[in-house]
Amino acid sequence: MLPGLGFPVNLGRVMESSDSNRKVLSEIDFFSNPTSKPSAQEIHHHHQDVKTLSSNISVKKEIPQTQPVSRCNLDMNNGLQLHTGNTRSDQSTLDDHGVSSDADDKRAKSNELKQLQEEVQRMNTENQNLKEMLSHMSNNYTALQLHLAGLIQQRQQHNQHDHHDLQVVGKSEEKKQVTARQFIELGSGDDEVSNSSSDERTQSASPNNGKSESPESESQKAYKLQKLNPSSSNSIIDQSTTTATTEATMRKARVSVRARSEAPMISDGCQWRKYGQKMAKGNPCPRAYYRCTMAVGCPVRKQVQRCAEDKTILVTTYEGNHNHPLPPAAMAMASTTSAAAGMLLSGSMSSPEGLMKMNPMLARAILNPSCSSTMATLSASAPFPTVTLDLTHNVNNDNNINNAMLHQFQVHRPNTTPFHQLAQPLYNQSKFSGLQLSQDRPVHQQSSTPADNVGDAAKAITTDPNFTAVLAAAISSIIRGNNNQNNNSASSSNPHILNSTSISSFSGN
DNA sequence: CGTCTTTGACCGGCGC
DNA sequence: GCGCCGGTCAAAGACG
Repeated sequence: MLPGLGFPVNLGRVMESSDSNRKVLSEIDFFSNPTSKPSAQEIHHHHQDVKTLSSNISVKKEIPQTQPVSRCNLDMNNGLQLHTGNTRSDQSTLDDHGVSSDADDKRAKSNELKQLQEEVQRMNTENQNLKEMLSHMSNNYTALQLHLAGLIQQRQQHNQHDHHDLQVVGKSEEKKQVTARQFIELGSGDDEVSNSSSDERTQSASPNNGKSESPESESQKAYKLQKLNPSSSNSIIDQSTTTATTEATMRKARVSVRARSEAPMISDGCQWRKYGQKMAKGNPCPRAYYRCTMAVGCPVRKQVQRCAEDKTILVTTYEGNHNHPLPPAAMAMASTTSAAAGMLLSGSMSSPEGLMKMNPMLARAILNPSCSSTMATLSASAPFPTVTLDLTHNVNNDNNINNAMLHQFQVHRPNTTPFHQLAQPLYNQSKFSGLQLSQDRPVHQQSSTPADNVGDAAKAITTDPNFTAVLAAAISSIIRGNNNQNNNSASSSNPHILNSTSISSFSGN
């Protein structure tokens, strides 16, 4: 049973060992401590066990040169101590009988040596496998814990609003239908963090996913079917009920990037097709609508519009999850939003202890008042959760990464959106991306074009460990805002700002 | 000829 | 119910 997850984890490869020597491996219990997940230290000890074992193995001959040289083999060569029973037995045979043919002796020892070598090799391989497995499981552990936290919060929220839901059954039914449609539209996102849930959703909502002539038209048909005959889609609705609100928000969650650019559109590593343009109220500049064309039916959209106040600023807003592999250039923002989402979910734990359990490093960053109090801006102005990256500040002032491109990291949160609902959509939309990386130049040494700045910013964001601190600070601010919402909702002169601090010291590499 | 852009029409949500 | 607004659709045109 994986601690904190509530379900068993198959460790078959470890436990299946039947060999006596491999018993050492099977005795290693990564999860003996129910309150902690397997640590690198434990696997290191495991490795040490194998090394110790190998050093205790007796050998009198050199390992043949043709033998693949592994670390374990080298260790074995260095440990020339006669400890094993078999060898001792051979020795006594020599003593007893005095004369024994050299050939037999050599053959016996050669066989023994081979066996031992194989054994050590096998254990070394198994050790490697275990390490890989541990790494994999650690990743899964983190992802699942994040997912679980979201579900728990969601459940709590659901319980709290049960009575309210009963009063608005009619309306919620409509929303469920919309949610089911959203499931279909979202398609089969390759969400590495929440594979299980997204797969489940995909399967339940769209069993023929990918086989239609056009996924989008298929989703529209499904939606129309639901409208005509709501009962026909009950199964879909029932299965999606627990995540209904979350999914609805997920569709709306966005990441917005502000950058100075003369070009009509920033290069972000994806292919886009314009499908509309509108004049938006309050802005003389038209808003252009694009959809991702890197894969058929990819639901990702983006809006591009110049800022009304400063027309040199291009505001690009992304929405949705890519349903296809992303090019490396586009992975940058995926990582960024994934980090943000993960920490937002961590924030959903809302207590320092919970946060520390979820991710100690980020928790420390979040709980560190020296950074959290100066980096986050929290706004409730957006109608849906929006993470805004403001890359418009002058890059020439100094070499500091934060001054170069990430002067502000804002998290907009609608008043009415429960925190876990904010977290989940961002978490799920972490796949979409993104900004193109400029891989070949140091971020902090150039005076680049605004469009380049965006790519560089993405790179800096994803490579700079301090970015986690910035995100953590923002989330920390949200948490506090969430906790104190009743107290300070009117504290700002700006009616939209709940709890505003500014990012002033994001120390880059 | 295929792909992409343009642009008016259409639709749904929301506030009054 | 009506109008406004944001978002999307799809026919027509442009382009390579």
